[in-house]
Amino acid sequence: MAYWLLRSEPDVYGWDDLVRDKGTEWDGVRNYTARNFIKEMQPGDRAIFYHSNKEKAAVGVMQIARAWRPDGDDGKWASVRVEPVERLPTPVSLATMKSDARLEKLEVLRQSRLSVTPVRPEEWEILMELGGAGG
DNA sequence: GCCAACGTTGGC
DNA sequence: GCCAACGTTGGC
Repeated sequence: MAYWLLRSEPDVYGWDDLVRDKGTEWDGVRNYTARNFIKEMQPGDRAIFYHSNKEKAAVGVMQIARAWRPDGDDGKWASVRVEPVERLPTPVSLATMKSDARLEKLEVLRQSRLSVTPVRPEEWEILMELGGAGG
């Protein structure tokens, strides 16, 4: 199983929206690097939901519910379905991530503009620990 | 409000 | 194919 981090502006689509909808199609990604990660996702993979802008914190855990499918008419883009698993009891702020030496190599910190980034298993464990999540 | 990062575009 | 200019995005 692989781990990911997906970023969204909470004003546009946030964790509460995802819970209300019981899942959503994560579409509209128009960056090739991010697209390539989406195509690697498999059902059962886990992903952190990260709120950008004002909040700047990881707020929940999702699962990938279905492998990618084409997004748009030109065949260039891809989307996956994601579903909520659990809200993080303690949101993990960007500042917390940056200040934790164990997360030094976390991809979203290195490539801050990428909206879809992979998370290493050991980094996932740390993020779950910081967030007070069950697993 | 500004700046850094970086992807895209267009002229050559 | 190169690269400068420009636009977008997110964080500070």
